[in-house]
Amino acid sequence: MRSGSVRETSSPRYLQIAEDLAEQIQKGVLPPGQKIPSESELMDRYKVAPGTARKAVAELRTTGLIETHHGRGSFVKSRPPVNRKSSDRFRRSHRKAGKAAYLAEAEQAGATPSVRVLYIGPTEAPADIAERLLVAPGTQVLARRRLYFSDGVPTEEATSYLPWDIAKDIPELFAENPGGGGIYARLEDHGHTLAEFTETVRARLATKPETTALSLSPGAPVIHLTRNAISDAGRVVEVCDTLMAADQFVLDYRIPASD
Amino acid sequence: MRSGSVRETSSPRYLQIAEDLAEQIQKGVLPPGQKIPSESELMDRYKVAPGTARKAVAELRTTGLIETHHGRGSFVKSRPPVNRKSSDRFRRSHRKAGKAAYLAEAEQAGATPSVRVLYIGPTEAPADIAERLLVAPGTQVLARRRLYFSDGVPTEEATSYLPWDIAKDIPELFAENPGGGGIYARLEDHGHTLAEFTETVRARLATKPETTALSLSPGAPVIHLTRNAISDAGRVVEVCDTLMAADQFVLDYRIPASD
DNA sequence: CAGTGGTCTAGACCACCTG
DNA sequence: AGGTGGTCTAGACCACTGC
Repeated sequence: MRSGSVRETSSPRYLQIAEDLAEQIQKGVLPPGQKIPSESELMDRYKVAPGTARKAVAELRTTGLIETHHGRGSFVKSRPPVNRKSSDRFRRSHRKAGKAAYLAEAEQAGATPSVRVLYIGPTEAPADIAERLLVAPGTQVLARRRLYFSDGVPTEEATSYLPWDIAKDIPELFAENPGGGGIYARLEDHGHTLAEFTETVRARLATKPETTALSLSPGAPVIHLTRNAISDAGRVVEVCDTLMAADQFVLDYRIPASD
Repeated sequence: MRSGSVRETSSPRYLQIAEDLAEQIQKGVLPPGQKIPSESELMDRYKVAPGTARKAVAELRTTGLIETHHGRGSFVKSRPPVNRKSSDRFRRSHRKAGKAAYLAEAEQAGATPSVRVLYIGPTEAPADIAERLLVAPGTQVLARRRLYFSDGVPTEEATSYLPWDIAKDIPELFAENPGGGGIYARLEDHGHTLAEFTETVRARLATKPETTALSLSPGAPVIHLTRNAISDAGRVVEVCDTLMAADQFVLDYRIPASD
């Protein structure tokens, strides 16, 4: 029937509705946790057919503004605190002060951080990690896999890989808590002075297992960060593979303009 | 009507259809670039209503297996070449050699790069940009908005913002092509020697307008990068806001471990 | 049980692309 | 002009949730 709608604006009706609701969320009219109008209510209010109301809600869902529960309704998502990962979190002065990077950063975001160690022990290096560590694929390395929480919700899964010949001499690396300054401080204690780090950043959608590990909604984006720690001898002494819920992190980098 | 369908499997019909097609793509029955059956053909083949066929296609699209072009059809995606953004693309020596960063990087990825200028001219600074430029929101600044293509497909939209008092004296900044070494070289020509850059990286799902601008499928992830260029006088002389298709970029950074 | 979202039907018209 | 996807209507029934 296409109705008698005047069609002043060229934008699709379902997007107009979505935008209208998004505005109410932005302005706080619909605060976090609040239930948004049901689909039938939207049909009445905007005088549209069921399918149109549904598409409006679906749009808000992919935008990440709401989450939907079958049989209950759709609810405004609460903004998670943003964790910043600044590039100077690896400054030696921080390590000497005994700071653990993730603790400081999470607290700065106003969240209560916690960690759970998932595994510490020998592993066969996956192909991409082996390549970075300059060892043959399948070589035994030390893996340290941790899950980080912010206010109790999992936000980040990180796995550190270290060459076995380096790790075997540093008993702290096998402990759940490697001590003040983290594993980088322990590496430096044992003569592996760090010269620089390289980080590789990718973003993509979470896989099925990743959505469960980080308790994400399907289709949620993640940031995949891989870091090499390089000693002054030029050796890659650690590779850290990190998966983050994209909506909870901002990465900051400083780049000198010098030649 | 719900028809006399037997409903042996509990999975929704539209997902069964999507999975069926996905399997054909995986097996190579539908090779990259191949047009998948039209929606009306799917209706006939699977005996479903239009809406159901549509949802099946939509599912494949969010999975990233196909891309859809209005009026033409849906096509199996081919894996795009990856563009790396390395942190030393801003080295002064590169500027002096007259290299444009995006050209060099795209070519390295084995792709043919191109640019389209969308707008160059005065703009009122958006709030977040104004904050970075240390000017009042709504202040007039120079905006340079470009769309970058890799092998003809849009991959990146970038907008540079420059304070008007700086830009007004540099006529090249108002030209589509600012000359060898880009706008950073022109800034240095005019006494604004660059000391460092800071980059902020976020990842999220594309909004509807962004999906059309970069011709992405809805639900596709994007990398949002904001860069401040800081002169040796300590002033932010440019802010560049970049939106990238996440599946086409890898960001590399070097971080010194020094104190 | 009533209310909610999830799936599906069977049409209609519009907007875009290609020949 | 004919085919394609994009939007929309107006219903139906199913599945999950909470009272």
